Amino acid sequence: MSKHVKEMGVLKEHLGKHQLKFTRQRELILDAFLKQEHITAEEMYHQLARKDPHLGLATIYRTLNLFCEAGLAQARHFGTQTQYDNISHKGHHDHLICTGCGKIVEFENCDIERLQEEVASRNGFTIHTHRLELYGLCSPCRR
Amino acid sequence: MSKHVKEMGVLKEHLGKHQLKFTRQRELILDAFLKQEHITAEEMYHQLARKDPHLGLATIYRTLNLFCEAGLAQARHFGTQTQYDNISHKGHHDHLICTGCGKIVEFENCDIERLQEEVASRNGFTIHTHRLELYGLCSPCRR
DNA sequence: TCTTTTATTGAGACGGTTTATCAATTTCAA
DNA sequence: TTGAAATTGATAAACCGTCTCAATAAAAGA
Ligand SMILES: [Mn+2]
Ligand SMILES: [Mn+2]
Ligand SMILES: [Zn+2]
Ligand SMILES: [Zn+2]
Repeated sequence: MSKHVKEMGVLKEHLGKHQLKFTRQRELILDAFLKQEHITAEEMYHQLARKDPHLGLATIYRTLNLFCEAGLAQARHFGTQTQYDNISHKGHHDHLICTGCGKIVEFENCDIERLQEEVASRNGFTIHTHRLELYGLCSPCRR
Repeated sequence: MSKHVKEMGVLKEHLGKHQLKFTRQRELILDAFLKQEHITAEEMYHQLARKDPHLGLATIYRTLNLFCEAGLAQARHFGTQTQYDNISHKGHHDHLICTGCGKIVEFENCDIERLQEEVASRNGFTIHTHRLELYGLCSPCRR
């Protein structure tokens, strides 16, 4: 009956490897997190206040950061607040962001990634991560 | 005898167009800024403390933001603090950042830029700005 | 030049976001 | 079931950058 069995497994494996514990809060937060594409800690805090009014904001932050370490989430800095990006069932991707309505479109482009590697190696670098964000207007916002 | 005549002209033109005034502080900060490739407000604050111990941090922030509006600088968010990028004598560019030693290498790649446009138009977007940062290790840091 | 208007400055208060602290509680392996 | 160790929630603190406001400086006008 429980949802997100696979991701819950990923989390438990990470917990096991690092002597961390599986708690009611971590389960609750993961369930809520996986229903979203991108979410901030505050948004999650308000959203979960109904299910558990005692859940603290610090716990949300700690847990979302834990998900990042476990490879389920990735922190992004589109605006003023950190957005936690659900990457559990998709690989790496980049973003198109509409400065009009705030819409975020995810994309992947191997050609760009390949050219990035080229630039890096030409400069003697080995890339670990990168960030590519395209800001502009979506077609509804353009008129 | 004064340096940075051309950039000082760009600043004065911007000031004129916006009913702003040319001050001793703005001249001092521009001179210092143009000697750098990337600098934070705090760094500039400490650096200028010798020349003018009364110069306030708020003035530095205000002035660097003014340079951005005048097209002399561009704000970047590599790490925790905002880096002001000197773009007075170069056009748009992106960055390679070494997570080992903090070295920053600037680059331009038209092929990547073209592919970005392609991705955008395929999604109905018109791009205004973008941010591309490659994080990794430079060759000295790799061993 | 002298006067008047208007923008700027510096000091510090303030605001928003995230992390640190710590006593009480919960987890989990033995 | 016990006890060591991790976690939690409340809140303080850190951090970075902006705002406020009275004093000052710049530039436009007479
Ligand atoms: Mn995403
Ligand atoms: Mn640069
Ligand atoms: Zn839009
Ligand atoms: Zn390096």
